[in-house]
Parts: sequence; C-alpha cells; structure tokens
Amino acid sequence: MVLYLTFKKEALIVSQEIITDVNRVADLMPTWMGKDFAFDLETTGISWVTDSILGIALSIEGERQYYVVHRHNVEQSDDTLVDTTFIPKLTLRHLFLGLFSQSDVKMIAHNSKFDMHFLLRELGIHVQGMLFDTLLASKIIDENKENGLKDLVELYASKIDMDAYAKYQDLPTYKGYKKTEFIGTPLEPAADYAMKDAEATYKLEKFFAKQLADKGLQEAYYDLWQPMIFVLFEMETKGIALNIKMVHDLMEKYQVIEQNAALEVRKAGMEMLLTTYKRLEDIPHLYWSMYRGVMPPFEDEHGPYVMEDGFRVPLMRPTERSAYRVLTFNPGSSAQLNDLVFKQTNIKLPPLVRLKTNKAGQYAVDKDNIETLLYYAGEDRPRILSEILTWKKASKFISTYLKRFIKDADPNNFYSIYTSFNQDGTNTGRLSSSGPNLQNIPSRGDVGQEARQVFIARPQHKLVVGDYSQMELRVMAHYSKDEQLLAAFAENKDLHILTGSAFAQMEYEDLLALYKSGDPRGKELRQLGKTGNFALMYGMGARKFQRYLLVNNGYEITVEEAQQWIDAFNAMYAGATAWKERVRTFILKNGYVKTISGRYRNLPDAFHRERWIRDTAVRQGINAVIQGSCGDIICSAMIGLQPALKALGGSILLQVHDELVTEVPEEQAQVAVVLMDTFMNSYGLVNKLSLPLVAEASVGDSWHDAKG
DNA sequence: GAGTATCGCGCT
DNA sequence: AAAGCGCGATACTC
Repeated sequence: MVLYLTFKKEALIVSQEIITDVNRVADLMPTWMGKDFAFDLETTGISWVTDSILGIALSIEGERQYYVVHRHNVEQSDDTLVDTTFIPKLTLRHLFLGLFSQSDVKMIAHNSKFDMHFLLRELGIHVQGMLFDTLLASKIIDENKENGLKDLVELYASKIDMDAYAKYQDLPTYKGYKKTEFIGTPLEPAADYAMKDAEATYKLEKFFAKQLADKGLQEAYYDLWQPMIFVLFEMETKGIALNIKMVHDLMEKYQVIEQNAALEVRKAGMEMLLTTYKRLEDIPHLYWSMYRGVMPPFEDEHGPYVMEDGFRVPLMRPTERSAYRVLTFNPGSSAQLNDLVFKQTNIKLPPLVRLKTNKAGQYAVDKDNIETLLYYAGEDRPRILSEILTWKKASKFISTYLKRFIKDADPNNFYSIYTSFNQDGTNTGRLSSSGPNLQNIPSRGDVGQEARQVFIARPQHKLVVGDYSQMELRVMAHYSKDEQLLAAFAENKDLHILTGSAFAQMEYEDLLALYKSGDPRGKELRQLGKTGNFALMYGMGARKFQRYLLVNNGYEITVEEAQQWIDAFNAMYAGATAWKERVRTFILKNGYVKTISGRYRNLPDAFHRERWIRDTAVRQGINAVIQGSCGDIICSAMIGLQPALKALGGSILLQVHDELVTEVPEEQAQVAVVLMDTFMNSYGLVNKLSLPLVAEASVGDSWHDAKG
C-alpha cells in the first residue's frame, strides 16, 4: 500500500507519503541522507519503559513528509481490525541506523529524549550528532508559554507557514479504543497527524534557532540544555538498582503498622459518628459505602449489621428496595478525618496560634495541624491523633513508594527502576523527575533511612554520592556580595550557628562554644538558625515564619517576635537584604531576571495592579535567580562528569537538585570521588562564582550508606 | 468508567 | 502571601 498525497498550500508544495513497503524506504533513503530532517515516533503510549513503536514520521527539510509504518490496525472486509506488522523492527534498524548516525546534519525532534529511548530499546539505534529539541528551545525562549507541539503551531502559525491542525484527541478512533491510543486511529488520519507533527517540528527549529540567537540564549541552549539531553538519556536508560528483598520486608512491616493504626482510627471514627448522630439516617452520605459482604446480613433489634474486627458495624438501606450500605470511616478521607479531629477533640489553643485552613475554609487535617494539636493537648492528649499520624506516614510510604517499587522494578536489570528527568518540568530551570519521581524519596527519620537503604549499587559496584553543601546560600553570597556570608564561607563558619546567634542576640563565638559544650540550648539555637536560613532566604512573612517555627521547632513566639527575628536576620545579612531590594526594583521595572547561564525567568505579574501579586512575582524572581543558577551549575557539572565516569565504566544515576548519585565499578570508587570533586567544584559554570562551592563525595553500597 | 479538582505529603 | 516539584487517594462530575 503506497499512498501519495500532494496539495498546494499558497505557493508551497506540501507532500506526504505513507510507506508500508520496505523497498520504498530503501529507495528513498539515499535521498534522505545528508539533509537536515525532523523525526517523530508514534508509539502505543507515553511510557518509554513499557510502550512500543508504531511508526516513524519524517520531515525532510520541511518539504517532504513520510510516515514509515511499523505496525497498525488494518480494517478487514468484515469490519474487524487486525493489528498488522508492516516493516519489522530488524528491518527498520538496518534502514535507519545510517540516517541517525550522521554527524553533519541536524536532527530535530520535539521532546527528543522520549523518541531516543524507543530508537535505542527497540531498534538498537543510538542517536548521536546534531540534535535539536524544539520542546527545550521553546521552554528556554519563554518558560511561561505552553510548549506542546500543537500549542506552538497555533502560537507561531504565521512564523512557520503552517496552519493549526487537528489535535490528537480530535482524531477519529475505532470502536473500543481510547482517545489516547494511536493504534486506535485509522491509518490515514493517524499518519497525516504524525507527518504534520514532523513538518511542524522541522519548521519550528528554523524559527527557534533565530529566536535563541536574537535573545542571547545560544550559550544556555547549545552549551547547557542540549548537551544535557544526552546526559539525562544515559541516566534514565541505566536505571537504579533496588534491594527488592528489603522492599518486600518493608512492605510487610509497614502494612502491619498501617492496619493496626487504621483499625484504631476506624473505631474512633465510628464511635464519633454513633455518638454525634442519634439516628443512623442523620449520618451524612459521605460515611455510607456500598455493602459488599454476605447476603443477607445479620439483623438484630437495632437493624442490620456486620461484624468487622470484632465490632458491630451498622448497615442501612436508604429505601426498602435499594442496596445495603455500610457505615465506613476512612482515615484517607480528609473530610471524614476533619470531623473526627475537630469535632471529637476539644483542645484549647493559645490565641496566637492559628491552625492552617484549606481552600474550603476548613481546618486542614494535615500533619502540621495535628502535631500542633498534640503539642497543646497537655496531659490527656487524645491517642487517636498520634494513631492518625502513624497511619498517614505508613500509608504514604506504602502507596507512593513501596508499591510503586514492587510494580516497576525490572527483574532483568537487578530490579532497577527507571525515572524520567524532565528539563521542562520547572519554570526556574531545575530538573524534575517523574514516573516515578525519584527526587522526593524520603530522607529523614527512620522511614528516610529505610527508603534510601533500598537503593543499592549493582554487584561489584559502589554508589558514589556527591552533595553540595549550602549551595543556595553560597550562590546568594555570590550575587549579593554580602560581607557576613562571604566571610562566613571564607572562614568556614557554621551558617546555622551564625543565624541562630542573630536570633538569640549572641555573639557567634559564644553560641558556637555553647553548641560545642553540648548544652541543649546551643543545639536548639542552631536548629532554630537552620530553620531561619531555610525560611527567610526568599522572604517568608512573619505569620508564616511564626507557624513554621512552631511546627518545625516547637517554638512558640508571637507574630511580633517573629517579625523581630526576621528584622535581626535582615540586619545580620544586610548585604543580602540590599541585594534583594535591588532585584525587587529591577523586576518591577523590567519584569524578568536572568540566571547564571543567561536563562530568563519572565515575570509578567511584576506589572499586575494588585500589590500582593506583584510581591509574589518579586519573590519568585529572587528565588529564580538563586534556584535557577544552582540548577544551571549542577547541570554544567554533570555534562563534564558524565563522560569522565563513563570512561571508568560508571555512570550518573540520579540528580536531586544539589546532589548527584553515581555508580562505578568498586575498584574505581576512589577515582570517582576525585572526579566528582573536580567536576562539581571546578568545572564549567561554577567557575563563574566569586566564591568556591563545596561538594563532597562519599562511597557506599546503598544511597543511605553513601550519605552517612 | 474516565476525567478533574482538592487535599495532603514526600523532596531540595 | 518563601520558592520549586510529582503523585496518590478521595470526592465529585460527566
């Protein structure tokens, strides 16, 4: 089946061809070589780990488009569909290996890393050479714009000489297929869509390349973001190994904890309902769920019921004919928990302490509020509050982490899990991680220790973990030239003690001595300083700071006192305070800031008529300079580090904003430590700073060990 | 049943 | 009225 479509669009000839025949590809291939092209893979879904290729769309110089079909549904005469393979994978590999190995042509794609995964995993083709990614370019040109391909075509239609075309969701689908399944769309519209994507991608590159030059973003794009694609691609492909036995053990342990806590909470919840409401009919609909037990249920003089964990749980029927419903208290429901926590317990809080409220105006039933209640409950603190906290912690650990690990671990690669590191996930230029997110693995407390012990080096390997210390404060010192900060870093002072001394109106040396003497007050003040550094760097307000100290440090002060502490902080770091003022003025005048790589953070809200929206924009801008520059710096280090580690037989596995987790053959561990030191502390963008950064690397068999 | 909004919580 | 994320569960809508 060969289909030619050629039509005129203004003066431009657009040609499309669906190719299902091996020989046709072989004939055309020589005409494709040596020319810039855009490519776009169509796949069964959006997971590069589990989904597979359906076809390859190409745009040769934006003029001729092809859709090379690997697999698609074919309609039979009896209207049934047959999933048909046209050009087999092995053939595709032979046909396309040369094309993707060219070093002298531009290969353009939208979110190229995604396509590269399929090309490698399914066709064994390692994309090398001059890659241009229109998603990244769009993001770097304007981080506030939508950067989906269709959004961009709509946005820039006139610039790239293309009309908007049907969105994916608007394509026709065969019966029984979801809108998200490419194979569920008839071949012609599907291929047309794919080829337009490729064509648009090709044309966008021309426009974006010029934009990058015009806006002075070439360095940021070509030297930082584009090379990062290859670094991240290798990290993602490698994955990180799990101690799967330990995951299962933890699962068992925490399931017991969760179940025990759930039972207590459910009991307390039921009791609350039955005492609050005299009649079952008055208990809100929220608490009645479908009864799925044996029929008919028990019945006594109070009505139908069921026994659960040795307790009588009532059933009811809204009408005589409707199904039984069973009274349920679900600790995972914030609405239900709210009733239990705030109607049942009667804890008096000091007037200066305010609980957090949610959007609906209700008191939130989150960890912070419950801890605050517990703190003020005095002697007879309701045991149920701590049970709720126990349940929350255990269920979070199980559902978000343990379950996911068991589901995703790859038995063919030492039970590794694969994540995606996204370069377009943030507006500041940090990376984000998804599917699963490996940047929010617990790190504190028992759960943190257990969670990170699960991440291990493969056999005969070691994990080498490098960590910048005080990265954001150091970058702040660079930008602000704050004397206190610069001196403190130069003299290797303890920043938390320094800030703590400002709060306590003490001399640095005195607090240091107190801390070193082991006096609990020294420790407490250092902890306070630590909280302060974290909270105040970007200008947390007095209210929030007060709450924050209460929750984090159990420190009870008035809003006025909180304000005094903030003033003390701002006075101590006067240079930083002045710098923030200068940035504020700049943002309100210009509506943007730049990071150390020259990347922009645009803040249109700086011109908003409402004061607090402008203030938010200013805080975001100050944050973006610091956070974004940190992001740039660690990426720059990774670009140097990655090939160096590779030469040792190692690789970078994870990046967690100021931390790199790497893996090397065990005999190379000490060499890797030196490499990490070299690249994190003195390679690339870090050299632009007026003070050194300090990153230290250490070796271990697990993520936890290597940091301990 | 699928999709969406909200809440809540893990990380730096 | 710190910033920046991703994700899971529930409640609700279509």
